[in-house]
Amino acid sequence: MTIQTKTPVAGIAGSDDPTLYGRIAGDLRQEIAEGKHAVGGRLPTEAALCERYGASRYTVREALRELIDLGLIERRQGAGSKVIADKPRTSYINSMRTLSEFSQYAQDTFFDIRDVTMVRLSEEIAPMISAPPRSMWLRISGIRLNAERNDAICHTAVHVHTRFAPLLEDVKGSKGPIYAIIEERSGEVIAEATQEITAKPMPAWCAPELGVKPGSPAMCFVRRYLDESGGIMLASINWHPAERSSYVTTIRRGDWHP
Amino acid sequence: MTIQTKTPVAGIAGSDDPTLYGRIAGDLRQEIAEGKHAVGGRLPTEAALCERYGASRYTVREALRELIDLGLIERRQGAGSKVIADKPRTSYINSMRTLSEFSQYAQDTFFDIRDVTMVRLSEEIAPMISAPPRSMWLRISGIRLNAERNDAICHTAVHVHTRFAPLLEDVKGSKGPIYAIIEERSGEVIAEATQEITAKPMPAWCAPELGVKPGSPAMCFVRRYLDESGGIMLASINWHPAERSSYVTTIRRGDWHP
DNA sequence: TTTGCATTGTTGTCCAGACAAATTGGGAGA
DNA sequence: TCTCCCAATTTGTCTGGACAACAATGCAAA
Repeated sequence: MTIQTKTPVAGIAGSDDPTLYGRIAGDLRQEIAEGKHAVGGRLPTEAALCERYGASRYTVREALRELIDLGLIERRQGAGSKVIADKPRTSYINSMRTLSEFSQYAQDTFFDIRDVTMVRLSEEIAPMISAPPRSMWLRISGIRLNAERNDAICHTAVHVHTRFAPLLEDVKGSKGPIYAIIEERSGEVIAEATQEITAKPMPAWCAPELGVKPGSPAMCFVRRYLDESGGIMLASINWHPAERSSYVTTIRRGDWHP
Repeated sequence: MTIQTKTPVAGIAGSDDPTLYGRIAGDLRQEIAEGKHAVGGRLPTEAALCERYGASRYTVREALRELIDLGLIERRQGAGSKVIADKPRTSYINSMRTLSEFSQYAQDTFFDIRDVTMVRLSEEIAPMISAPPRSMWLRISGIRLNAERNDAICHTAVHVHTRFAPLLEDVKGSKGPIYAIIEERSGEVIAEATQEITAKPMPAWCAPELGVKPGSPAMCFVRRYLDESGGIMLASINWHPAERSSYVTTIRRGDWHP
């Protein structure tokens, strides 16, 4: 006869949990970690677990809820509990409340618009915003200034899909980021945004406006705002003198729930 | 007599929710958004809500659970429900399952360690990693190569807190990112990481190793890995030739799971 | 064979009640 | 006045039951 030594999986509250649903959840986590319930397979039904532990449905459901929050199982009415992972997700997240926290400069800055025109994309910038060359876009370009309006932060060229052009007739006098105006007036929602950062020498055509020498170190931020189907709603190209800017992101370990 | 037009707050499922707890949660979200329950204040007790809606405690608690998940309230046994925010926690999230997705180059690359020494931080790099000048750190420096080991990606200098130095005696022969080794061997967990990106001319002392000219455009990535109490566990300084690298981040509208 | 339907199993929603545990506030005693 | 303790309030845990909604399965009919 062999004595089975239970080696509890690290981080799983075992039989010391004061609550019954905590212990049930711990047991199930252990069983999933051990492979007793394979990923893709099914967990016992609520009724079966009720009988096994002599617990009420409430208690069992509370335990299963914990496994859902850990990302271990998925439940569908009528179907059952499917095991979708054998270890809890430890996700590192960088969450932001608003889109403007993505582009760090949106708050407390002023966009001095100097030009609004329909343009045909050159071979050079079309790939930057992932649009077909020679397609037409509304370009809104200018200089972003600090709140006191005495210092230039960057040169910005926003390219907006032509279907939004009628909404932006008065863009020069408006406040706030352009994507917000489009979201508000069109009712369309930005589903995804990407940002690409590259270091390049400052181009000659915008160096004077920023008061730096052409060829000096610079960072180019390209932000693309996409709709639900992945189409580009607008994209902005931003040139920052290097000595005035750095880009910081923070992520935190999330043991949480979404 | 004025007709009060109820303008539902965007994104809140209103009276069309088929479930009772969903409608209760919607009402409460609306009231919080409107400021009827101020941040820092208290929500009505479960008993009060039960009476107001003629619902059972189960139903009311289910509604309150939704507000907890949204990060709007906080509950403590015996105390009550405190309002801690007036809008849901995150609209846009950039989530990653692992830390290595943060530094995009960790996968499929090889870290060719060329030097491991205890160093005293200079006045120049101490502020880069937010450490006191002249403090002692273990510096592990070298070149990160692509998977085929025929092309240099960047120059990396990892500064590790001295308390981990004994764990890294054999670091030269080990695989995987250094923070992972430290997490595994020390048991300490990285709670937060920050990354700072700046554009600067390539320094002369690492230009030759990367095969580029000193002063050419470059990006400097500084990553800091912090423990629970905010102390720096390790920090890395990475110099990338600009023409070989760009940094991309994507965020999604996140109403739910990552 | 394929389509449609009914049956059965499973989870979702909801109720009423009970006791436990934590917090809070006020009153009695030092 | 200050401290300690008790009692009321409030949320946490748990039971038992009921019906609804959805999914899967097998059977019957086309």
